[in-house]
Amino acid sequence: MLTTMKKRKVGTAARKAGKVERKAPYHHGDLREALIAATRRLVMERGGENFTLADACRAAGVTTAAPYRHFRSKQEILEEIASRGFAALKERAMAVIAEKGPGTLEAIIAMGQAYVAFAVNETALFRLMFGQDPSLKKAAHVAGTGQDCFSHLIEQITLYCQKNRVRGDTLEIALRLWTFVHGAASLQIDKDYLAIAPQLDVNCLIANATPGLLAPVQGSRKR
Amino acid sequence: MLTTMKKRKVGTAARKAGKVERKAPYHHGDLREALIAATRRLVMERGGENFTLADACRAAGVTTAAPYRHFRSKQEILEEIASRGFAALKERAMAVIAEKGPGTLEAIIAMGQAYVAFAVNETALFRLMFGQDPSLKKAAHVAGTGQDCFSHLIEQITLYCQKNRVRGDTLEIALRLWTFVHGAASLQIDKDYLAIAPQLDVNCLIANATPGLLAPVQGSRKR
DNA sequence: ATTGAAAAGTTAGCGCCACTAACACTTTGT
DNA sequence: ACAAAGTGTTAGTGGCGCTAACTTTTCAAT
Repeated sequence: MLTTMKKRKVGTAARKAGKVERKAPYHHGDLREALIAATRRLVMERGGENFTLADACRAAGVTTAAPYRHFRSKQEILEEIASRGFAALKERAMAVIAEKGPGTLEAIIAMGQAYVAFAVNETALFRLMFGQDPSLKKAAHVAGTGQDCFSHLIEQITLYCQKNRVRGDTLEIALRLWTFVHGAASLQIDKDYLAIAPQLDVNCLIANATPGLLAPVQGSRKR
Repeated sequence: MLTTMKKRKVGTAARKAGKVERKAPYHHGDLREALIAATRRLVMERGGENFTLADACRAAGVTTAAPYRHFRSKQEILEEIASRGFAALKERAMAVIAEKGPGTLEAIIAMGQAYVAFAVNETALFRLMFGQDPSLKKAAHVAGTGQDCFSHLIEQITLYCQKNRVRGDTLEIALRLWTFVHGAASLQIDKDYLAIAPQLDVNCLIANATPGLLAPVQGSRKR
């Protein structure tokens, strides 16, 4: 869709259409967003490793020098996408919670399943968010959205613990659950390659394990 | 150590020393191993993303064309390292099991902690093994060692379940535990960037959560 | 020992990529 | 209307992965 449009001389037209927020588009319309969209698509298709900025430029119909008016480096585009990924993950998790009713066991389980579903459906994005490159996460922007995302997840679990009077350190229990869910997501997207118990359904795994994870902490010694 | 030695004219000497297995070294001594060692070191230092084959060549004291006598591509070197990583992970886990006594709860907990310790101590390697690039894991060699590693982990947990008469699907319980431990490892190496509950000790987290994860499966519906 | 084949290095070069500098066109604010 | 700022282009640099062709070293058979 975005890639089909050839150089628009618009700018003003787009502005009057009322869809403009950041400053104003000049030549291209909004090259910044177009590049992000193209990058996102390419990362989905070919993985974050094999993505080249030059390809995104071709998809957006500009030369390879153009992106540097909007991003400092190739990495900065990936950071933006990872950051939006965390935001999207948070939104989905929160939507599930709202649907099932905050503070219920169903909501907690469904949130975990949504987390895994996110990893499965948007694997390349999930890998970008939790993948190799630490410098990507070090970026203040990404770290901020990531922390925001996780603090909301943790918050929902602690809410459940309080409402249902689960004994023990609620933060530890919340972290336990999230740890388990994150592990399930990580292994799920690798199970094809590593041939991990393909006959077992992740959603059942999560649903069955969650009660045990909500058990009170015995020792609970911190650090 | 390996990098300090300049072109050895040896070959025959090395063979007589009785340390030769694969065919025989010719010019360099054993460029294949030297490149693997250099790559491993560079990946540890700079991460798998930023590693360049050219750097490994410089470290080994050969030109950038030399590696292609031993590897088909840059990727193939990384595959070898990932594969050895899985083997090392398995060995460490098995060593811990043997030390604590197979089939005991202590051994299971210690194995999980060793798993996380591996991820923390050899983060770049762990990231390479479970990182972004799926094509790396697709390689038969890597997938094989990976599967072997995990089947041993799972086996130890099922052994515990049988010895201690844990009710329920032992495979599911084993998978639960491994899922949790893998999640803990993954989050642990990202906690610095994402500021995840830094006050909580992972070893305690694992030790506290393990009993709850060994609870019997209720529904246990597969797929 | 000689010698031919195979192994394992070299040089030179291709195409691609990330990124930069200098320049040109467009839009905006005054 | 005009200067300034924004946003694109062309041209070029250096590095990388990889290949082809050549040279040197080692091995193995006579």
